[in-house]
Amino acid sequence: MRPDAEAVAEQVFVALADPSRRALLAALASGGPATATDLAGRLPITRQAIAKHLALLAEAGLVTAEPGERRRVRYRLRSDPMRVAQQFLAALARDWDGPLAALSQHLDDTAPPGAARR
Amino acid sequence: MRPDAEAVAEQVFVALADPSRRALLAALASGGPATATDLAGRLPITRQAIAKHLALLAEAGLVTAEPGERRRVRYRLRSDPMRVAQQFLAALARDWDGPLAALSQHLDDTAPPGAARR
DNA sequence: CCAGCCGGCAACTGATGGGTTGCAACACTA
DNA sequence: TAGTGTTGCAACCCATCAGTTGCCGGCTGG
Repeated sequence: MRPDAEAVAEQVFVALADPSRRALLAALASGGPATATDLAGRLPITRQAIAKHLALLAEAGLVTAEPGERRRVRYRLRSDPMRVAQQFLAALARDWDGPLAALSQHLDDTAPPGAARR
Repeated sequence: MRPDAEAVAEQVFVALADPSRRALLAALASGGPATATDLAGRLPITRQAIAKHLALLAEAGLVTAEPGERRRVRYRLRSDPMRVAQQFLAALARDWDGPLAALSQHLDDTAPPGAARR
């Protein structure tokens, strides 16, 4: 249930905008589910920084935290929000240079200077 | 020529992560090419703030600044980077829950607790 | 020629975020 | 029981960024 696909897309964009976070996701993708300490061994940042990123990613729904055996918490990738973001991107791009582009250029050509509101 | 699609995608993500920037793009999409002052009339922020956002968007290739007749600079949408970002997203998501997911779960299942090195 | 509008720097402030260190709590094991 | 390893929380720098105000230069029009 996503009443606001834009919100989901925004979180995905925010998440993917950071190189560390992308590296984190890449590590999870290539190495499978892992814990924060585990990931800290592969990335040049501390475990706490990773935990923060994981929290943000979990908030965005890109990863899920599943409690493991001992006390280790394992993080697994979730691709569902990615699809939402993809659709958002596609819809956006479609609007831009779709029929609107021609219309815009037409308006641009015919609109008198004073016609622009305000 | 994009030797690094990830860099383009990152800029797109950064650009789309900001609500003001999305509103800016939406205004451009619905109203056609416009100038910074024009856009300042439709958004609740000052012209200078808009100019900064436009500069960032231009840097990302999402808009192009074309000098108009008087001294007005018109900004037009460009959807090319969006496609790159889309492909980036698609490739990422494909890796996640592709064959790798099964492999990861397999490894996860068979690895004995003590087998974890260190 | 002067007034007005428009656009582009420049400087400043406030907030946000990435990253670090430190510490406390808990589980397992020798 | 002592020790080790792992997690979570909190406090704290530092950089960046969004947004503002102010000023100056250049067209345009009367």
